[in-house]
Amino acid sequence: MKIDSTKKADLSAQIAQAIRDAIIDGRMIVDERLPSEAELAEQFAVSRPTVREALKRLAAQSLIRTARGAFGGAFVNRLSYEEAYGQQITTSTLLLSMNAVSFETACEARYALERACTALAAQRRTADHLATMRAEIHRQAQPGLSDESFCASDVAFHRALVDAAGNPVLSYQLAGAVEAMQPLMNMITFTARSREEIVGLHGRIADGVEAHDGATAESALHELEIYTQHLGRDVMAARARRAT
Amino acid sequence: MKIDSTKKADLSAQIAQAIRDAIIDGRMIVDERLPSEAELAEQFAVSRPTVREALKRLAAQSLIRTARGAFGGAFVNRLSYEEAYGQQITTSTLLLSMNAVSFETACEARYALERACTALAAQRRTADHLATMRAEIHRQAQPGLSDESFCASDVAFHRALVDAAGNPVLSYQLAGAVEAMQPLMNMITFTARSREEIVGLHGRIADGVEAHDGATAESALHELEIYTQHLGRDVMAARARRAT
DNA sequence: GACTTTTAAATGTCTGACAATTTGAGCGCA
DNA sequence: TGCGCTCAAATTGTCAGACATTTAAAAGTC
Repeated sequence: MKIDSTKKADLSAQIAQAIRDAIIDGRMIVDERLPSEAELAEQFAVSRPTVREALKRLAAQSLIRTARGAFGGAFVNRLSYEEAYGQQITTSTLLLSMNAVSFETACEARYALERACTALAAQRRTADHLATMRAEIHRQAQPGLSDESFCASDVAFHRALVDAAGNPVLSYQLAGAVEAMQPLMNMITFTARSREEIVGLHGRIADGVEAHDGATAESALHELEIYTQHLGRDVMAARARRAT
Repeated sequence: MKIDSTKKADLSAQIAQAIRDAIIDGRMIVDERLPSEAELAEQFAVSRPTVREALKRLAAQSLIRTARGAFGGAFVNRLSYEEAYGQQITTSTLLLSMNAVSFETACEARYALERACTALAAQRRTADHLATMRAEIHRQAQPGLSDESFCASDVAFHRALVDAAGNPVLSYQLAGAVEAMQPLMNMITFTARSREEIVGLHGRIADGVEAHDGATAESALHELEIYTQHLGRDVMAARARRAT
């Protein structure tokens, strides 16, 4: 791992990459302790602050964790699903907000991915998942709910649907797509009429999942996508009118 | 942004979080220049190395970029799809390798997500995408191809399929799932017989996409999933036998 | 033997300095 | 005027050394 050629990148970036490579291709295993900062500094022939910058880069990606005190130090971190969710959400949110991704594109991606889970969810759902979905539907039907709360409940509903597929890798992938959409969804003002429509479709999805009937759930989800796209277009049109 | 309470986290982590928050909720916009390290140090009442550690954390997430020299400094970075791909792949790869995700689970997730794109791909594919898919199929049929090269070509084929859907957000989400699977796929030794089978199914997928026939493509993809799962089970069984 | 104190190792932070790099302004020269 | 050269200023990158803080093991005490 001592490899550190005379390329034209920052030393701290090179060192971070060297350690990252060692972790990714298995030369360092989970919970293994890295040499102390002083030792790393000597190995790479750089100063301690430079090593520290490299370690902070890795810590930002949750590749390592550090502990103070005797027998502390930097350890290879087991990347948990929670940490992976978090990074996925941050990255997805920024990607959408910084690249002027249209509501249409983001919405299409989200529902396409979600449709991928629906059949599995109908097949494997537990009573718990179903109960969560029903509870969120009930919350969404409450009058006087703010738009933000309605959206948050929407996310929770879809999250439960995804989790019902019982595949943590799928849940991880979907978390980013669904949560990153929320800021875009929050731009929509939900009328009583549109809420009613959405709650109805949610109910049909839950019915399909409850009956282990993937086709019904998928078709309701597809209707929901069409309706959401419709709402999105209305918002964009209204915004365009206001701009003139 | 000067908020910096006396919580029990590292100063550099707190500062990184404060700046990250400012970027995420739009108080800092793309290409905006951050104050210099010296100014940030003064604002947050910490030393320059501490500020630098915070900035390196953000740089590791591609949230900022830095330039040396007069009128250099740290700038809010437009997160490109390429950078997002890269982070997604790194995270997904680590998640799979560190959490003992079974071949079955990863495979199911990958094909479920890919199935989400197939209908769109069949609808929107361009001649370019189709040509890429055909070229990879041709490469895969070459005798004497190493297992690694075969897998790489497999990834390229599926990547083209995903890109054919014409939705960059979908491509971004799928990149991680497909590429992270590669190390697991590389464990499989492909016999001439199994390659023939896979190439045949790839051909059927390409046929479906070419004919704008989503149903055909989806059904071929589904067969490919079943066959891949079958190969995976064989490898695991052989490995278990060897272990006894 | 159980509790307390010490000690050593490690990360976290600060200060101050110098090196490298980039841009713009000033200057000279034709 | 217009072109090119040099130089200064600003900023990040790196280094060295020091001190503070935290933690757990080792040593000491009752």
